[in-house]
Amino acid sequence: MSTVLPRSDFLRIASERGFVHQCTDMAALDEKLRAGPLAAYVGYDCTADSLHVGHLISIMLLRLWQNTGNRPVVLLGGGTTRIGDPSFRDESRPLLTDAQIEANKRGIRGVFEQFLAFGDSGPGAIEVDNASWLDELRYIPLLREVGVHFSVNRMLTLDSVKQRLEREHSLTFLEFNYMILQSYDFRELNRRHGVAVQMGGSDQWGNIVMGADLIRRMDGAEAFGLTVPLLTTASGQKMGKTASGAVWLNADRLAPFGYWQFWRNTEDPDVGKFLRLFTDLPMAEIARLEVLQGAELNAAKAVLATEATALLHGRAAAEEAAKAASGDSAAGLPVIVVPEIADGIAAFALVQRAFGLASNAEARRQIRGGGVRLNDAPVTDEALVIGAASLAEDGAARLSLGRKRQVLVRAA
RNA sequence: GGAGGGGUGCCCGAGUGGUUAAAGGGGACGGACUGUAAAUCCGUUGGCGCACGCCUACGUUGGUUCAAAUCCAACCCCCUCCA
Repeated sequence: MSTVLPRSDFLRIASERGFVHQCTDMAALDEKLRAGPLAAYVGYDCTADSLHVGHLISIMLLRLWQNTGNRPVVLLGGGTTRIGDPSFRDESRPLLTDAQIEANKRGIRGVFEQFLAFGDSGPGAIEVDNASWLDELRYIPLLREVGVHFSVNRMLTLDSVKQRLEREHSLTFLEFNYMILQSYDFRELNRRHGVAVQMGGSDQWGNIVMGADLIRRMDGAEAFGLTVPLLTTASGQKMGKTASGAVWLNADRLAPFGYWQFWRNTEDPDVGKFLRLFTDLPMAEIARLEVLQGAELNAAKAVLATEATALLHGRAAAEEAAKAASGDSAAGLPVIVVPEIADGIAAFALVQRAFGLASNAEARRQIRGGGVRLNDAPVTDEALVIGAASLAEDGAARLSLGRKRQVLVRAA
């Protein structure tokens, strides 16, 4: 939008690395940032027990925010998850129980420690849960204090709900309140922690703008919104799907090897973009990598995979995954223990177990389709009994499904 | 509350008594080709130790029938319009 280049470290780097989609007032925010450190927050609802790559771009933005001297605030939506954000969704989210939400919250919080430095002083990151204030709200006071600042006319025009209405799907009053509570969060964080900026995905634009407005109306304070682009792959797919579903950030949902593979399989035109967003590599280095042509670009993908994996799972795990992928070592492959292999187990049953397939039938299909290899030899007979003879001296057999999924199976 | 429309497999959507595990499309997965990319082409896409057979499935429950996603009843849910 603006032809004037930002002069604050944060906005300058965020812009050149491709993080900025929309900003409520780029010039004013730039000015503020140059005057001194600020606090910004991103909210994450506890809808699953792990975040996934779709969340990663905002986490990387918080990281950049901190690295440029500002304080990141991680908001876990223990309260708002009980509502369910309707933005750009056709149907209501399933209502989660409080116990599920609590469990999800526990699963999610760990990942931030990989990317941010927590602490009370200076730019130290802090974590808050909006349940701590939302739970205490009383209805009539809330309506009188906050509700008066919202125009239903305006809320109905937001893109985030328009499609739902136009397609004649039900939008419940429960869900319609989501944006009010998110706005309230922003105001609350502004009061409690001086948070002046809310960042988030582009789908959050409407909710964020409403919050900034609320702060201005209620407290006369200045607040900013900044959104990151919604990432799609070059071929137009929503990013973050892989062979076995979402690309989870928690290792118990997706092992480092699988995470590495996800990045390794980046489409050619996306390599530069992803290097800028998801690694800390200097721009000059990225410029060198992204111009590689044809098969040489694979080297850049390997760098992307290793760097991105190192940020999440640590350098050692990333190196192991890289080695496993190149075939140099099996150390980085996920290990699955299948005791029955000692006595012999049918190929389809082994495949089902090793890759967590939905059914034996699916495993059979994969074998029939020629997608399964055992120690690099194709498995063609779905009923083939696989036993101890297939295990190498180290007691493991290498089982592959397609080109991208590999595990080591052991008897114990 | 009233009137009308609708609920089909991961999604969209056809199907108004048997030949329907349910057309078609999308997505997904596998294969071929490649560079572990894209594009293209081919295959698969309910379960069961699975050629046979059995079981489960078209909002829910019950009924009619030799036979139901298809007919009937009640109920649940969604949409539109009207007070």
